[in-house]
Amino acid sequence: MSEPTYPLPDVMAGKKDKDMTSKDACELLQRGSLVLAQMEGNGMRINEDYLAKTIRDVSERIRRLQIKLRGDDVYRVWRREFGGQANLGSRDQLAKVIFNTLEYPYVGAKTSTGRYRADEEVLAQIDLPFVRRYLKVERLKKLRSTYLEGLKREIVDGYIHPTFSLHTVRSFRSSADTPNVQNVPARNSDYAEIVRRCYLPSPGNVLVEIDYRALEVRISACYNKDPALIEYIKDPNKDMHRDAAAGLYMLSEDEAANEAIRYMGKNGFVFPEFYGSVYYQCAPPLWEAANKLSLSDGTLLQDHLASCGIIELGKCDPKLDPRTGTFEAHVRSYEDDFWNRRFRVYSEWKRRWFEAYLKTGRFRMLTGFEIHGLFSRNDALNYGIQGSAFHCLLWSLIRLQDWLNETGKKTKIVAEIHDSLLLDGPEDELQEVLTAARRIMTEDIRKAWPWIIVPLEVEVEVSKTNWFEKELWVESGGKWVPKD
DNA sequence: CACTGGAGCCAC
DNA sequence: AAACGTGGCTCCAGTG
Repeated sequence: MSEPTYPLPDVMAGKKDKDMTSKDACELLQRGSLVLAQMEGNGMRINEDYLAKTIRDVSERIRRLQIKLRGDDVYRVWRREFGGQANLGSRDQLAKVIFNTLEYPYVGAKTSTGRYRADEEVLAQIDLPFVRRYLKVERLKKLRSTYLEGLKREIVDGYIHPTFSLHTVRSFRSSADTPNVQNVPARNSDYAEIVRRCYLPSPGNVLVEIDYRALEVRISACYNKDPALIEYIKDPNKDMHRDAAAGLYMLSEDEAANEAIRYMGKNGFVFPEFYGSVYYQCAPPLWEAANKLSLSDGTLLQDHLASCGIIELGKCDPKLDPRTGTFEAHVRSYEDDFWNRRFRVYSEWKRRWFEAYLKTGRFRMLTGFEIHGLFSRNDALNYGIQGSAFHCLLWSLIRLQDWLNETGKKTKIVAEIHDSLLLDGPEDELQEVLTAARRIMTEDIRKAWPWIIVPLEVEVEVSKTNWFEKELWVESGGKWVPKD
């Protein structure tokens, strides 16, 4: 079936001298909608036999664990308290049993509605086999209901057809539903493997995922034009997450390059700070992690910090000034250095951007979206970056679909996850498709949108089997090959 | 019985 | 002043 060709709106052709406008934004959404609709029609192939077997296995595990739970003394107490109302699925009831009846100490704040928090973090502190088993069951139930049953429910002739929307998100990102394929467990979950094995390429095809590398950071640099940030982006030897970890934990660059330690620099400080978090919120998780992470010689990070004179976290109360010598005080001083010295241009941009928003009640994204309304400071600073980053992906989807149509390829775009796209296509088209996709995503887009003042990079993964078992591919001497 | 909001947890 | 940005899905608990 041949696809209709649409006239090329301004937004796709590029803006030379003038800024992008709302008209460009509208055209992007219109063209984007057509591509997303086509994606929905394409759908993603699902391994129904494996899915059915997995649901059976997980159900059996849940059943056995629940039998043990019902035989536990704690559940007898539970039954005594709640009688016929007793419900193993109620965390609220569990919390009352533990903290009221069994009188385990509850530390920290309650929820906004005055209930005990009963999440994994709180329950993990309770040293009872019943609670450990309870958490296991809850995780398995989430796995089964959301990711397995929720997937099965949407299968039609071996394919799911998730909906992608452009009208639901405040920052003008996209969203996905029925099922939401934008939150399928990935790296940080032990059931990424179980779920992702359900997603297949079509018969004879391969599955390809192409990610923009650090897209939001790059787009943020297009707004704030901070030379230090741009340098971090351009120089492959520089690494701001490693540097943050080094500063926060008082380590050398080499020590901070350790994967788990660098991870805390990135997800415990740099990203939260970029989203508007502050030192007294960052400090506690960083301190907790320091009690688990060790240097290569086996020294615990907290012991290392102690040897540098830091032996306690501090109160982390925004109303109190951190006491000298606490970890909290150290994180504050690193934060001060981070924003007022290292990224002072970024910092200055935030001040000016928010001031302009307060004056006018509006701001305009680099992609032309004119946004007005009542926003918090963090919202006003984040929406433009988050939205425009996604618009780069949307632009690329449109261009790639055009190219696939023009060249008569069989490869189909089947999903999009904010800064990445998923293809399902024959292996013999792979070389040409990867080359075109990378050109579109990193070169063509910069010609159309010259406001992108930093290089863009993509990461390519290919799988002949399923969405879990994918290999990193790189281009080498004009040919795409698996890395190593 | 339908609906709603909270809480929790998955993603980027 | 605000206090980590954006979503979707599931279950529970409460309401009318």
